[in-house]
Amino acid sequence: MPRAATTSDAFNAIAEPRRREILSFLALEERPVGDIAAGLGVLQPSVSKHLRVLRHVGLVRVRRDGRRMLYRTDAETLRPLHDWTGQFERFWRHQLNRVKERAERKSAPEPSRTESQPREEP
Amino acid sequence: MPRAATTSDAFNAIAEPRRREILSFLALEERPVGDIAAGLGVLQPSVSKHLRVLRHVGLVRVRRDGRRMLYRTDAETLRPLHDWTGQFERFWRHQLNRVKERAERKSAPEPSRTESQPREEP
DNA sequence: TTGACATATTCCCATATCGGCATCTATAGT
DNA sequence: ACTATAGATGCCGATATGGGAATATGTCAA
Repeated sequence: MPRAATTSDAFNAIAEPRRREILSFLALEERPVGDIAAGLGVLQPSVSKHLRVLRHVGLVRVRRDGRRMLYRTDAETLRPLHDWTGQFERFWRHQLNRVKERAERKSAPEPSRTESQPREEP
Repeated sequence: MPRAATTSDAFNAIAEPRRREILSFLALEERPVGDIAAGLGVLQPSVSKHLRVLRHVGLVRVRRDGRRMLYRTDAETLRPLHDWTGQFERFWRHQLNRVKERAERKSAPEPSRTESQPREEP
């Protein structure tokens, strides 16, 4: 089974950096595709494809204006992501303290090296 | 160019639902791999692979205890994601109001259908 | 109708992915 | 040394991806 589709949910959709840029670009006001391409320095077809994904998961809304398509970010869809990461807020608060303590103990004698850390890709 | 690697950053790492479950499971206390597999109903090799990804991007920390490996979530790494989505908080607040207004206008006369919505995969 | 402009779609391709299964490594206990 | 247990890694295969270039669709204007 391959990776879940980018269009499967907002988590997968925003995994792509370019799509995050687009969302920020469209947060303040609606803009036509051409402006996005020019503003971010991306080819137009690429922008259209990213917008297709974002639209599919509800992260942007479209409106037609003559021959232009005006896109804008639908921030509401980002709420669940914010909430999910927010679950861990109390934990990173605690961990910050631990890091502090660890740093303060830096001037201590010999740390007891009874437990080793596994190496990361040698 | 294919999709960015799951190990490229936290955004890509948490795109996988199973990995999100693992992070929640390891948020409160450190646990050995076997407990994770049993607790989430996933085969052990699959868990090990997910943990490898999570470790790579710094979302979990490991510690050896005899022949077991004790993993726990490093919530600090989720902070950037929370902050990024948080940028849009003021926008979804505004949009909630618009949705309200739109719902209230439901009982209005004929909406001027000068602009049509593009259809989503017919 | 014809032409110009804005956006969407299609085709091609190298690649990372996830699950399942088998196997390898490492530590513990006897 | 041998066995059991915990975990990591390797191999396989089907598939969606993103960029680039070309092309298609759609709308306005004269």
